[in-house]
Amino acid sequence: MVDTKPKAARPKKLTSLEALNQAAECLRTLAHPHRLRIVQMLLGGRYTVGELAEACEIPSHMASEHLRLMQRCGFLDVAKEGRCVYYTIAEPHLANIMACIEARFGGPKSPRTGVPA
Amino acid sequence: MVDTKPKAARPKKLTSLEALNQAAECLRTLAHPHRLRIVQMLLGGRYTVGELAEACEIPSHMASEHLRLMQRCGFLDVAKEGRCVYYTIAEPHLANIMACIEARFGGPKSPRTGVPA
DNA sequence: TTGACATATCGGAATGTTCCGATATAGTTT
DNA sequence: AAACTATATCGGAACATTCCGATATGTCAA
Repeated sequence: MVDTKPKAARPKKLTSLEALNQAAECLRTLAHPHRLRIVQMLLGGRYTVGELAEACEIPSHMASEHLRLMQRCGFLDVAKEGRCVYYTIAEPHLANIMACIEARFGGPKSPRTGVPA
Repeated sequence: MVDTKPKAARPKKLTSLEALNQAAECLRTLAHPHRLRIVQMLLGGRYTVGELAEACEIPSHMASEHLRLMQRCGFLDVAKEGRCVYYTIAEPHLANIMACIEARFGGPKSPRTGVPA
């Protein structure tokens, strides 16, 4: 009566494929160096499109596009003030994910060069 | 003498664009529902290509391709045994990132429907 | 050797992403 | 009003990704 195939000693609850699909979409949205930089900056405060564009060294209309993508994903909030538009973090889990990323890729040079063969 | 533009009260150290580039590449590799499922399973033990393919409901040659991608990224290790090939997690940070993802997308239905307006 | 199985690789079609220049909208100043 | 600034949108070229069928490789059993 025991399992014929005890392959998974811990049958850890798997996330539904549907949820993984959403997760993959969010990860794809995050998976761009300029967007990562933007998120990293916004985790430290609010910034305008122009400020983010300058920090990423890209034209502001490109920053605007990245920001729109992340907003549609629910990552960011928008607040218009005068002729400027301020973006802020809307999804609190971004702080956790960003912390994971910084733990792995934090330094100016990769902290784990020389992977054990 | 104070800053003329106190926009960033905490000038949190930003990750270099180079490192963000690597991070983005890794995130892109992770950003696929079947690959997320594979990582999730492998975090619970080792599995063969065929087992992973069956769990993802994809042909095994596709699973093989996903696995190769993740191996090239340094995520996975390989061990051949007889005519089977077992894959295992090689990058310990995957557990953290996966935990973040499960915290946000864990349930069978999205746990945060009804976002506050 | 032959046959069956597990895994890997190749070529190509369909689709998605990134980037750019040009242009549009909206607010501010003169 | 016109001129200027900050953002946003559109159309399209270049590039990357995903998926599939076909085929190749490697291993075991008879």
